[in-house]
Amino acid sequence: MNLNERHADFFERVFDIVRLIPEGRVTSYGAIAKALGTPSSSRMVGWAMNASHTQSGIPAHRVVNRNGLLTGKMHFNPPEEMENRLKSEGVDVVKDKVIKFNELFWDPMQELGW
DNA sequence: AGCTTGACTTTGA
DNA sequence: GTCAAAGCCAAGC
Repeated sequence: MNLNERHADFFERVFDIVRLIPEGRVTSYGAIAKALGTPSSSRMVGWAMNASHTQSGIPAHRVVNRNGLLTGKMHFNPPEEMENRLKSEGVDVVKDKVIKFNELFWDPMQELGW
């Protein structure tokens, strides 16, 4: 199935993309928003992630802001869970920031061939 | 129906 | 390099 299903809720579309993020890679809210077709609604992506707690299998820790900063870490169960998960996947995090973010960045549109 | 809020991004000074 | 302001659109109240 793909994300072209217009019947899917906004949240579901976001979740679908986040689920596709490979291990050890990260992406930004804006990139996901752009993949959804609404580049300017990056804030909605973050908000959708807020509902990601209700579902499992959503690697929300792989979604950071444009600067590679773990802006959403405080929304995790223990806030340090986000950083820990990233590190366990081989992503270096220092001061709430992803190192080599530019290399680890995973663009949904580019990787999915959109 | 209207107003506020938000895990953001871009632009301009 | 920093900081402030505006734009964005869905959900909640």
